[in-house]
Amino acid sequence: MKRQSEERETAIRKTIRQIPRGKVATYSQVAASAGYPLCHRQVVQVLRKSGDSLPWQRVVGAGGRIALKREAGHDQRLRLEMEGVKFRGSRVAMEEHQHVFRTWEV
DNA sequence: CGGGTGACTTCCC
DNA sequence: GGGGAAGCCACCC
Repeated sequence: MKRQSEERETAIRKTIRQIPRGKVATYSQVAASAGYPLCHRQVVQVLRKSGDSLPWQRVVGAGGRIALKREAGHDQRLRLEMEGVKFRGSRVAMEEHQHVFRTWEV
């Protein structure tokens, strides 16, 4: 069914847009928050397809790792720093910048 | 159905 | 901390 893929894609996009400036979320986190904990890989596909229509720089790998390749990764880092995100070594300081999706409470 | 792809994860050295 | 291997899952031919 194509419908379901589209729904997921939509949910994923929406979730990514919910990440505020200066915050980040991991692929797994985005997938889970979108309602599909097993689809972190689709998150990647959505990001690749969507291009600049999403704040793609706010999605990082587990532990704050930048998953993009060399140049692109550097670019992502610059964009994040520009938003006020701090880094610890080559990773995002997750303790401060990991976005908390609170769809289940409050 | 099967094989290729990927901005993943986790484990291990 | 960096690098490699294996595992997993969904998407797309």
